[in-house]
Amino acid sequence: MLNVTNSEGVQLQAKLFRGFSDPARLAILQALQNGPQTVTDIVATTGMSQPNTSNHLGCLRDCGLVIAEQQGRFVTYHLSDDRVGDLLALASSLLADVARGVYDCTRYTSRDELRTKLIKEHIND
Amino acid sequence: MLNVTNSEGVQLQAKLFRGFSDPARLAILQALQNGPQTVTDIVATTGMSQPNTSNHLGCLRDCGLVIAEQQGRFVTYHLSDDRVGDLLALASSLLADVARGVYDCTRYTSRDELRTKLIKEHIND
DNA sequence: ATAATATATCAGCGTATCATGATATATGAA
DNA sequence: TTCATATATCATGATACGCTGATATATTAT
Repeated sequence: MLNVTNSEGVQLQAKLFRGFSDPARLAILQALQNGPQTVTDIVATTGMSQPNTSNHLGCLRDCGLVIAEQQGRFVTYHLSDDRVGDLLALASSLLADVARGVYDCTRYTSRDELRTKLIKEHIND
Repeated sequence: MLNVTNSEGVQLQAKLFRGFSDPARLAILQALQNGPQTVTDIVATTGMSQPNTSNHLGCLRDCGLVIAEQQGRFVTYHLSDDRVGDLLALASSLLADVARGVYDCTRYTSRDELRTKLIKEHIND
């Protein structure tokens, strides 16, 4: 692949968005919008396993979306910047108007369309 | 996985962000910020293969981020909403302040860190 | 020092994602 | 109709991702 896709800016931006592109990480980010939380708190509020939570927090931390602070034997996480919340809010606003289309967004290639259909049918139950 | 991560809103939002989370799709979205373009145009400006471009356009279309309009035997694509551009701009703004951290955001699990290091070293060349 | 708790890391497995090259479909031109 | 062009889809392979269960590390309490 030898194209504009390799430009550094686009790569970085894609990585930034990847921080937001997983339900588990979004759940964490949303939880942190209510204020700082320890890993234990986040495990409790999200219901995810501890290693999984820790991994996603590591990803978010390395993305620069959250900041970790050790306090005693706990580690407290908080959003790194108000714009993280702004991005979430803007996405919600956009989503409100394009929600129907996003039901189909599971697919990358066409082989995913069956799964998408199944999901849609299931949602309609 | 039986947790908050399964809530419908979070899933949809994750799918929306996945539209932005790939360099190829970001390149397409940025190209479309200059106005509508046909697939042929996009293939030319991004340098991506035609099938790959088409696949990514399909993803963006199903995400609701772009809209396709058939004109003759061409299909012209345009951004579906101003907020798509707003999200890109907001991300750029955020990125400008956390760029250093995002260099590390390749990782999900720790096994990716070697790759990340290699990328970083390569960037520093 | 030992034990207990909080967090991070590891190994692995199943699946999704993205790229490619070949092919199908569809629209317009000769 | 036949051909050329524009776009979409298919088959496949390589890699990335996310989850789990086990383990390592680090900090506090006894």
